Amino acid sequence: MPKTVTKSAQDYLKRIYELTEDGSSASTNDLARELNIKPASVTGMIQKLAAEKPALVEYQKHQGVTLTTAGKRAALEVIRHHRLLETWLVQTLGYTWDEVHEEAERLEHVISEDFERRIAAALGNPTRDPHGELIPTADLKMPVDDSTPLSALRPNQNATIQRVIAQDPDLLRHLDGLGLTPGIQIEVTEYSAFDNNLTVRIGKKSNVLGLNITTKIFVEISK
Amino acid sequence: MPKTVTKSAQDYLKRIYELTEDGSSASTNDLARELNIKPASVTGMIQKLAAEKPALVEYQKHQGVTLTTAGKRAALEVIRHHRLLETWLVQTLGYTWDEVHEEAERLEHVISEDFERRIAAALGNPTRDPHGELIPTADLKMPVDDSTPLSALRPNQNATIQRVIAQDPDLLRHLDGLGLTPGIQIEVTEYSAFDNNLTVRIGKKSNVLGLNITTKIFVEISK
DNA sequence: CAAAATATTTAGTCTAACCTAAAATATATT
DNA sequence: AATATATTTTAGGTTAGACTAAATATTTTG
Repeated sequence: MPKTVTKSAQDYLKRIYELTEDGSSASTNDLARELNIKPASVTGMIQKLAAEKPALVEYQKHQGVTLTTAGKRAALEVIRHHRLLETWLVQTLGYTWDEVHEEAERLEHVISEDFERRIAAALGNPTRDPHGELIPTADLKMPVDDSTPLSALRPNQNATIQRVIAQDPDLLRHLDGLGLTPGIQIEVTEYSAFDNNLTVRIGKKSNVLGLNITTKIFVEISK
Repeated sequence: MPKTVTKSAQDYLKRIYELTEDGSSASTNDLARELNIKPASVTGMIQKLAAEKPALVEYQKHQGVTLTTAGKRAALEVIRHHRLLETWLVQTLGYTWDEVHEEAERLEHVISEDFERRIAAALGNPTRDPHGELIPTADLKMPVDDSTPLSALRPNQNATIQRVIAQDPDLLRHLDGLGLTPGIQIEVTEYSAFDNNLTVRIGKKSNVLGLNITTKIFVEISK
């Protein structure tokens, strides 16, 4: 039976997961920034996580950390909670996608596995949250996402928005205002090589989007 | 603005509220028992709560504690959270009344006021939780409960069950099996002065109930 | 490639909340 | 009223997780 992982430890593991999704290791400083904690404190916690048995992270001084199998499981558990909660807050309590993050951030640490199963079932075992992020499966596997950044599209390509990587409520409301939400069909009509702006048609409206936005929106290209 | 009240402090305040509802003060030992904490630890926390500004409890050495106005507000806030959560877990996620307590016990400390408002509204601002306990109002007043213990009824009295005071899941399932749940109509048909047993008709069935049960069920007597 | 800049770790503090053991104070009994 | 018992408090210790300041690695750059 796995040790009790504290709320703080869960937060660390979740961030480490995110920072190492690309295969790299997570540095002390990066973690400190993401967690709003001083680097010295991060070192302390990392050492504790590495000393657990089974170890939750792999750690060599000055080399950054990666997750062990046990650590990854714990991280995916929290991420599954978070994304199911966001989905459920939006669908059953009328939250908007810019309002759910904080609430889910607190709830994710305290809900039971029973609660998790109940909301998953009530939602029909969704695979993506309101931002289009993939929800780890009940057996804690992260599905593979084969979506493409919108910034890679060129004129005459059609696509469906899969996910939007952003937490900032202002940005989220802005994107919602433009109709740039998961599930929406778009078409790229123009591309400017100088500033990498794309003109994107959403329904009957068109908008010029900069890299700031087009790198945060991931799409599935229509055949 | 009120100070941040920690989860532990919230638990203390909630218990103190319950132990002092009858107007008495709560003793260190009683609190320790209710909270599954050693008496010495309780003294420490009480002193801290009394030293807050504004003070959350009134405390004189060896005299037990009572809640201040600020402390009572904080307690009612937590109790409102708890009872709304129980109601909502039962109504929207299919929990039974014997399953909700623990889950609500953890969630009550982390939900936002926004979340509270949303579930209250979604439930139609209920006044009682699944056990029939009164839910403090949004402005943190505890409604008056004028119900009578079932043990006080005598043959030929009819009544409606208002609330059932119990957390033990086994007992709750037992009562549910007997049909003794809030809202149900009952009639007392027999009384035994020796053991204080009551025979109670629920629909077409009758059961003999001892004091252990009849003092935990509160009813409104039909005119 | 050495100096400067940056990143990381160590060492020592702090707070919250618990614990045990012992001392102090209340209450109850004779 | 004196003693016994029960309750409560004090004193000192532990763990988790944060902090600051100082020391040490590592990386970047002139």
